[in-house]
Amino acid sequence: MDMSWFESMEAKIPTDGVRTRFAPSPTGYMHVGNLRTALYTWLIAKKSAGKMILRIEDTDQERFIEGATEIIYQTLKACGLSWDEGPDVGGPVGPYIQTDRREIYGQYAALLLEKGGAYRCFCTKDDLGAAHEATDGKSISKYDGRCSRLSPEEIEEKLAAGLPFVIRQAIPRSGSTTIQDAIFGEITVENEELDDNVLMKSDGLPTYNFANVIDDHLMGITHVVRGTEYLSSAPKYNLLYQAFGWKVPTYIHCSPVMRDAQNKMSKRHGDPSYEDLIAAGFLSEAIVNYVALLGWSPGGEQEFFTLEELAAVFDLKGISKSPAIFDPDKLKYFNSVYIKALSPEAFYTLAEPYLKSGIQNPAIEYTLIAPLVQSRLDTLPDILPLVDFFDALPAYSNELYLHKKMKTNEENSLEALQALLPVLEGLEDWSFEGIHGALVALAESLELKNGRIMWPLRVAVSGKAATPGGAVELCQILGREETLRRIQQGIAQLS
RNA sequence: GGCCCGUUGGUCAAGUGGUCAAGACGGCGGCCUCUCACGCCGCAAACAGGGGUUCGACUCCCCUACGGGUCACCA
Repeated sequence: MDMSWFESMEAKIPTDGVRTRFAPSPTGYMHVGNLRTALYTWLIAKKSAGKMILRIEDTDQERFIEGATEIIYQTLKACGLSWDEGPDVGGPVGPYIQTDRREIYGQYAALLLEKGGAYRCFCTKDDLGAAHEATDGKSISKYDGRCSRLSPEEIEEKLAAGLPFVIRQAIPRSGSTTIQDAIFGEITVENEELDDNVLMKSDGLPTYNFANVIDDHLMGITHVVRGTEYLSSAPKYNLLYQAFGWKVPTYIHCSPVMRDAQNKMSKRHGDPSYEDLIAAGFLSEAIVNYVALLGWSPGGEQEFFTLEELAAVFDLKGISKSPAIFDPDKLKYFNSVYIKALSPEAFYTLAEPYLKSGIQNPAIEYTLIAPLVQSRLDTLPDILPLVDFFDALPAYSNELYLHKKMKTNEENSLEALQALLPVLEGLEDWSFEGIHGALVALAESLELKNGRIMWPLRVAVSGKAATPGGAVELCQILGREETLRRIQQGIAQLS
């Protein structure tokens, strides 16, 4: 066999520093768990001034989804997770899309066949039923390796007959294999527990089991971050590395993100993907910050981090072994903190579309409302129910005028409204200061506490028990005409 | 079921043989305030169970229970 091809491949492998990789399948959306994997991958690279590689694992033709790769790019960019090499930006060890690498897998499969680390399997689907030996008298089975015992002549014959075949990994029949994981430590399994997995499918494309090893090696990956669903296959990957004589990368297997104690987060169960969360009004920064803390702890008491801060403090030791349940409440809290931290201008930009859709009345100044709602939101759409009364006074019960602490009731509220109406009617300066000054002066002249005036006014003008902003702000925003109209309606309703 | 892994308050979690077992979310209570919210203060709430080892176990070992992962020509 001509080895020059391999030698040139091997010669290209970068050997300088840390190289991590995020290798998603193009499914059309980003799981929260995927996002966390991408984040950790990025953080590890960033922390050690290494490189992050983006590789698209699209070897499952049946699951191919148009445009899915774009979503991966967009999501990563929106989260600030930049990559140094990938399908779009290229790099020294491309291509970075697995279906563009089929030649490579074929060559390496041939090499492995030659080394005795793999064998052709001609079993059909029907054969497989019989070829799976029951390991425990139950329906659990393992391929019995019958095709590994085919003689060279038999193989030639089947090949000549044009029979389709797959290539399976030849697992040693005895001994044990030990893997080293950065967070789970050393794990040893008996080789007889391992199945002779399919490495190359009959369509000529590799399975994940083969492609990940070839690609990680050829791309010079030093740290492999992935979910624990690959933990039990890792020994087989080690055997593959061993068969090729390659160095095994550092494994970092992360436990899944759960929706509850027994189920992983999943689209199927209606759990939100990253895209869903954005659509629901969550901020990218808040999601990333929260997700970073799902299954990882910085150790100290700080829990709000920028990406750069995360990169500085990130440490594999903080990754926990057990699954973490995604808590929507805590995400909301993180989001509310991020919203509150926004500059008034930045917040207004985000809030404007919601204010516009919630308030049709063109006379209303959105810019006056935004500061009133900024501290009261978990997510952006929460603005809507907060501001609907600006558009039209809702029908309300007179019971709203009754407030124990303010010492108001329907009677004295009516009196208050009747007293303040002429004051506002004659008011020149319809500013916050002007309105506030006039009302406070009125309360003082009547020897009443401010609340006796303010509460009835707020109710009359909003029809609500709770509003963003106080009575004065509401009057200011509604404008003189609408304010007076609503007060008159309140008086009528109480009379 | 076999194999692998895990188990600190409802949730995220700190903890690495000697602590009154952090902190955060959520819950509850209070303060502030022209409402509500924000903010601030406080309260309740946990080492799955049983055996060892040890002067001493959340920390080490074993068993049980519970949970997760895996057992595809999916990744």
